[in-house]
Formats: sequence, C-alpha cells, structure tokens
Amino acid sequence: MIQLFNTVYLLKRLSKYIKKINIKKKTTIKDIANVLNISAAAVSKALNDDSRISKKTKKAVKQVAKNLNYQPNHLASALRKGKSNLVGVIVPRTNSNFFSSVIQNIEQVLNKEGYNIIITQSNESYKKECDNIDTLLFTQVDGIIASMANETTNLEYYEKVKAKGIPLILFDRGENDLNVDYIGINDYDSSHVIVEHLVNQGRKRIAHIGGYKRTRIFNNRIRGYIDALKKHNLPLDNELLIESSLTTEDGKEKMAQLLKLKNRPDAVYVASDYAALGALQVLNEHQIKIPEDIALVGFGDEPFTAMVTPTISSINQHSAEIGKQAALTFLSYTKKKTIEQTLNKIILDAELIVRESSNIIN
Amino acid sequence: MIQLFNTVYLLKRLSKYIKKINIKKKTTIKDIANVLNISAAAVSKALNDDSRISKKTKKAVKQVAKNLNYQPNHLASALRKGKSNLVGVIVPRTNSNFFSSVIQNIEQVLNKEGYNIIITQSNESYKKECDNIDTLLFTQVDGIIASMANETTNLEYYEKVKAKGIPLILFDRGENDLNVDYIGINDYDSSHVIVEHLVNQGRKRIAHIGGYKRTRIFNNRIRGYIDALKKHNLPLDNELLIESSLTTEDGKEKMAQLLKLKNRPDAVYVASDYAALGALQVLNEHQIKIPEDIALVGFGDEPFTAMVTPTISSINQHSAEIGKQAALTFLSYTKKKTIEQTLNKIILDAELIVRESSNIIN
DNA sequence: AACTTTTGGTTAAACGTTTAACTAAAACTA
DNA sequence: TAGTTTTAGTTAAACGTTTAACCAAAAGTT
Repeated sequence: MIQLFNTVYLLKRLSKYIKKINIKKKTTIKDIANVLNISAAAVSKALNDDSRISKKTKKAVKQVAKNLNYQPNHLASALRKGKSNLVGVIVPRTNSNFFSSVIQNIEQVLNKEGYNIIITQSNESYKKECDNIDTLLFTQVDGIIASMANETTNLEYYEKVKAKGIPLILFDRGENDLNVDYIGINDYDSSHVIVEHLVNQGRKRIAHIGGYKRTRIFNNRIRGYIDALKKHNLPLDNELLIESSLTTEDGKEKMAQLLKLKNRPDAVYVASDYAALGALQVLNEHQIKIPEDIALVGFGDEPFTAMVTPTISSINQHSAEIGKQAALTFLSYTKKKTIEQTLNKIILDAELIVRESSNIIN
Repeated sequence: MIQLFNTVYLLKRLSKYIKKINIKKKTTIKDIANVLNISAAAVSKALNDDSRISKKTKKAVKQVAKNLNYQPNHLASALRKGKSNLVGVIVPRTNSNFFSSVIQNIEQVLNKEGYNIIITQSNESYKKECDNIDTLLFTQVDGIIASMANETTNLEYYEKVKAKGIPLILFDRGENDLNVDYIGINDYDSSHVIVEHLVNQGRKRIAHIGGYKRTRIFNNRIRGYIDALKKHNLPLDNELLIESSLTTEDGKEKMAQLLKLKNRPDAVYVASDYAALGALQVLNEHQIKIPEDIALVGFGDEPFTAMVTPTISSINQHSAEIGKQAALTFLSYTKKKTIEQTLNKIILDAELIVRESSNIIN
C-alpha cells in the first residue's frame, strides 16, 4: 500500500486499466479513481485543488488523468453546480466590424475567468431575437449580453430573462425601460461633436439621415442634431431630417432624395457608416465634389470608411472598450449571491475621426 | 381521480403548487409531475411525445408546463443522452464577410435540426486554435466545423478530435492529411479562370501575390497560376510570384515591391481581397491607372471590392453553399451509429466577378 | 496518557433528465 | 372464460460531477 503511488507500480496498474477500459470511449473521474484505488470524490477534489487532498495524491491524480487522456465532462459539473460557465451574446449581425470587435473583447475578458461565449445573430429580426433568447436559456447560460435588433420594441422576452434571475447586459442598442446594465457611447454628444465640426468647416445647411426614432440611440442622435443646430443658430429645416433603415441601399435612396431638393444641403451627417457609403456612391455618381460641394460624415468608424474614395469621416464607437466593460459588468454579478439589476449606464465619450469627406479647410 | 385533469380542478392544484414552489427558482419535470400526480418519467415522455402516453395526459402536461413556465434543463438531458446538441465552429475571424456568411448558413441548417452552434475565433493563431478546440471538447460539442488558422501546420490537436470520435468537418482552409470531410472551392481552377481572363484582356506580364505555400489552398492557387501561365505560353518570372501573409498591410508592401521592378507587371492577381485592397491603395497613391496600366484581381468577393474606387474584380467563394454543405455533412454523421471518417471532399466551382479593376476591353 | 486538532480522505446524496424493464388494468381473442 | 395483447403508465437506475457530512489515523497538546 505504501508503494501505491510508486511510478513503476502505477504504470502497471495503469496499463492494465487501459486495456480494460479500451472499449468504452471516454475517461471519467471514476476511471482515475479505480487506477489509484481512491474514491471518485477524492479525484474530483484533487483535480480542483481542494485543500483536503495531499500533494502526493494530487500529483498522482493529475498524472493518471493525463495518461488516460481525461477530459472533464462539463455537462455533469455544470448540472451539479447549477452553472454552465457559458455566456450568451446576441448581436444583430457579426459581419460588421463594430460587433465583431465587441465580441472579440467580451471573449477575451470572459475566457480568462473560465467562461465561454455562445454567439447568436438576430439579423435585425425580432422573431429571430426571441428564438435566440430561448436557445440561450435552453443552453442554461449564466448570463446574456445583447444588442437589440432594430425591430425590437416589445420587451417581454427580455423581461423573461430578467425574471429568471439571469444577468442581462445591453450594449449599443439598449432600452432604459428594462432597467438593466447598459454600455454605450454618448450618442447625443456625438451629434454635437459632428455638427460643431461641420460648422467649423463653414457649413450652413446640415442634413441628417438618421435611424428610426423608436430606437433609443438613433433618437438620441436626432435630438443631439437638433439641439446642436439650435446651439449654433442654424434653423432646423424639416426636409433635411430624414428617418432611414440605415442600410447601404437606403442610404442611396435618402441621399438621392436630398439631392432633389431645390435648396440642397452643404453637409450630410449619416447615422451609420453603411448608409453613408450608399450616400457616397450617389454623390460620386452625380459627380458632386466631396467635401467641397457636400461634406459627409458617417458613424461607426467601420474599416471601409478609410478604404473608399474619398475616405469618410466617422465616429469611433470604442467597440473594444464596450466589449470589455460589458464582460466586466457580467463578471461583477458572478461574485454576488443575489442578482438585483437596476438601470446602470456606462457611457463612453465618442471620438470623431476626420477624414477627406469633411475636411475642407486645411 | 377521474376528474383529475378537469380544468377547474387542475387550476386549483396548480395555484396551490405555485405558492409552494415560489421560493425555488426553476421549474423541473418533477414539479409538473407533482401537480398532476403522475411520475416524472411520464412527464418526460409526454413532453417528448412518446407513444406510450395518452393524448389526454400529454395535453395536461403541456398545459401545466406552460403555466409553470417550464424550461427544460438542457444540461441534464444532454448528460443523460450523452449528446449536447451543440456544434463547435472555429474560424480565423468572424469579421470577414466570407466567414460570417458561412457561419450564418451553418447556423440556419443546424438550427432546424435542433442543434445550436458555438462560434470561436482563432485570430489566425495556432495557440488560440488549440485553446478553442479544448474549449469545444470541454463543452461536449457533438461535432466541430473548422477552417484552420494560417499558422497551423501541426495537426495533433485535430487528431485528438478525431480520436474522440467527434465528427470533424473542415472548410476553406483544410488539410488532406487529416482524412476528414472537406468543403471548399476549386482553388487551382480559380487561378486558371483568373489568368485566362487577364490574358483575354491582353495582359502579358501577370504577377501573383499569393499566400503561404504551406497552406494548401494557397499552394493550389499558386500551382494553378503557374500552370495557367504555361498553358498560355507565358514565361514564369520568379520576381512576379510573391508569398505574402495577405493582410491589407502586407498587400501594400508586396505591391510596392512589384512597382520597384525594372520590368513591371501589367496585371496582378492577389490571393485575398484584403491584400488586394492594400495593393489598390498603393497603385492609387502612385497614380497608376487601373486597369489600363496595371489590372488587378482579388479573391473572395468581399463586399468592399464593390465599394472602393475602382471596384475590384474578384472570385466568389460561394460562402453560403459552403456553410450549408458543411452543416449537412455534419448532420449525415448524426444519423450513423459508428463514426468512421475518411477524406471526403466537396469541391465547388468558383466564379469570377469582373469589375472595373480588370475590365479593359469593353 | 488522555484529550483535541489536523490531515486526508470516504460515503452518499444530489443536480434534472432519460430510458430499460416492469406492471396493472383494459381491451381484445378464440 | 381464460388467455393474450395493448395501453398507459411506474420504478429505478444511469449520465459524470460536486459537496455536505462523516470518520479514522496521525499529530499535537496538556
């Protein structure tokens, strides 16, 4: 018995055992226990570095675990512990640089703490978003980090998440009424920064192709735009303020609409880079000089804004920071025993990146 | 007893029960069983539409489940059934249109069959890719669909997956040596199509900024390029064939290198759109006329190729089809009892999208 | 030496399902 | 009517961990 953990002896037992279990596929904690003639509980504790297990045993357990190619069964431990160490992420889509960067940073922070993430896409559809939530709840995620679809106005499904006591963190597209944590940039101020910049460039008729008013962030950008005009004593012209779905296609359409005006704008602030790209294409087609005839500013700092001709000025939304903060906010709940969420906002200052499309003086 | 499932009676039992369980958080199958005075097993069967349960009972069970807001515990059923209904996806990154489209289509097909996916990114790093594999195995995924990182040459980790009997399906970036299923486009032929197109446009000195030879797909593109030159009786000039990491940055560098040649090429075929974009920027900076002085063709049909000036000709990789086929291939294994994977390739024909950057005659 | 504390475990139950094996009652059969 | 089949369940074990409660032996204390 004294020589039980002696290497030579151990190897013998091991090889015997390996033959025996060769038929079944996966090594479990019990297999390790059998090899070492100790209880499964001891193995579990050894693997989790429990203080009640001797160093010698821990070492032996880990050695055998390695030799048997042991892979812990996450499902079993998750079931027993009542937590899955999985966090659900819902985004409208992953193929925008903003969202993919947020996701990357969420992952980075959470992986360090032993959490993994499940990414789902809503494609801006309310129905898909509801399905995603069901999927995530079904998978027993320990938390959900989400940016809401454009379509979403009914918050019932998100209330369901809250009701289950699962931490919910929203970013970018949020909703105050849910009274949960939110991380985003200061949309209202961003509009001010943009208008101010355009005024400084000598612009007098600034149009805004904005998002749907019902989405809070776009509403804030619109409010910011209106108030900033006021601040600079520019009159608000209703035909210069247009609501849009903000796709590239719709950006084209709305820009064409602006060009048809008798009194054209000399600058256009578009609430999304994708729509700004559409606007740019229309302007180029009409051989309108950018920024001399019409200056253009987008929103989101997508990489392509620096690729197109001319390059498009845009607002950097600090995607990395948003991702990190969202993950940290989730982690803060894992340390608490009772989950009592309240409206808790982290608002980052956005930053205007001036590029060719709005750089007139200089 | 006869009136046990009578609605009024049921509601009474229900409300009594709800009060009782109000303290504990989640409804289980046992709670439903208690309300109806039947066994948990019967509830499980009823929910899974087992033939041995009467219609009446099934209806009652589902009703109570709904009222108690029952959410099945995936971990428990996965543990018992020995399958998680989760499929892991590994991609170099999600913020490329190709990968995000593949993912979207994988998801679509698998969701219909009750599977969910876990997306992980390797960021082209071998170490991260190994971590991803461990993560996925740990989460007990039922299969892995992957596109390998640029760095990956050691296949040990993937062998581990195979050894565990977990179906492994590779796409785009694959490796014959693994002897598993692979879905991709015909890279060798694509090079032929591109060279032929450029020859038809009157080009005589065609350069190729290719990927690393060790990555199979890039090697195939290089081989295709060389053989196509031969076929059209064009001499192979070694200074026109450059290996690159294919990032935008490296595309710039390699294009600059080509411009320094005494005898410049009159066409450049770049093995990735991202690198082609870099090349385009350098050409624009040098005020070289595209396509008149130098024609340019990329690879991947990323959306930005249609956004930049001039628009870039590129190869459509059929991302949607690749995603669907990958998912279907995985599903085919779920119907088999023994997993015996062999090298099994699905090769799709790629398609050249001609845009301004290579459209000379016309 | 008699007690107490510490060390290093063991035992058994639990997490929430599923499922093989069993069974009582009802319905059919000859 | 006795035997067989069908229906509609029940019981109990199992999936692989974790953990509360327990305990024997060794070490420390007075």
